[in-house]
Amino acid sequence: MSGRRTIQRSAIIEVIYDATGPLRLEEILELASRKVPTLGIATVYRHLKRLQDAGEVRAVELDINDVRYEPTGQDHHHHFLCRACGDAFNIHECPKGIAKLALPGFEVDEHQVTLYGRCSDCSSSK
Amino acid sequence: MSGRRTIQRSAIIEVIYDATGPLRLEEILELASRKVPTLGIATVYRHLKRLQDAGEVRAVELDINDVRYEPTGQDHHHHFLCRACGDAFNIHECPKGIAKLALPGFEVDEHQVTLYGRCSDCSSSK
DNA sequence: ATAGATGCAAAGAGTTTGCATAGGT
DNA sequence: ACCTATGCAAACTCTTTGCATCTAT
Repeated sequence: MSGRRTIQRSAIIEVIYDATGPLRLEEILELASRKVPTLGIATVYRHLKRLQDAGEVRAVELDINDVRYEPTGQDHHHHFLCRACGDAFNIHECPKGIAKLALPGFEVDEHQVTLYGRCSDCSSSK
Repeated sequence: MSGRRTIQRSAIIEVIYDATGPLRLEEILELASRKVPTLGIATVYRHLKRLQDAGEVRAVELDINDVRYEPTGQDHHHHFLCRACGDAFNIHECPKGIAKLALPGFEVDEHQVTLYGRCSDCSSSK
């Protein structure tokens, strides 16, 4: 999982790790471009793929056509997607006993919970 | 908002309504093609879009690059995705008080729960 | 000095659209 | 008869890949 320490790679990784929730590819490109203006989109695609293959980053899809990337290594968490501003937030609580919802005979080894609505900023400024 | 009653339209609608869980576009094309062999993929795309715009069908994405379509009008439910065979199943139970997981100030008006694992067929035939 | 990383542009894959024709009303 | 729906192929969009160059080691 080495790879060379290029400024592009560092910029992309920093952006993903500094985020408070999962980011879209365009957001990663936009934010990392501030640090490395020549950054090309193919490089972002390539690093996201490498980071996923290395198990350091995971893709989550909170809505249709809305793939976002977040570091693995975070505590178990879920997501809130604001339908007004489009931002995604991490939720650190988890409903208990959720695996018991499965039908008999079904083995559950993972689950995902996503809440949709308006974030605090958007709900206060209607 | 009706539209003409063509055999293509009927076939597509039947396939979606007869399914026990949300279907992928290719599955809809494949199943509806048995009834209408000349069916073109563009027609499936067009009907899915129309049905969604009319609020009769909804798209759900249970995993990355895995858009599936299901009728609205079903009771509130969630999904189980089998990682072995790729089939999606509806879950009719729902964890209570899930909206309370949101941070203070966040308004929740919808939620989605997805379980991942092995369905009963796949877990018994390991 | 060498081999991996980058950026560009071309190639793929998936989805949408334009258009002539078929078919529902 | 009219006018929408269909199927094909072209156009788009998003993602991946090839290649010459650059750069970290």
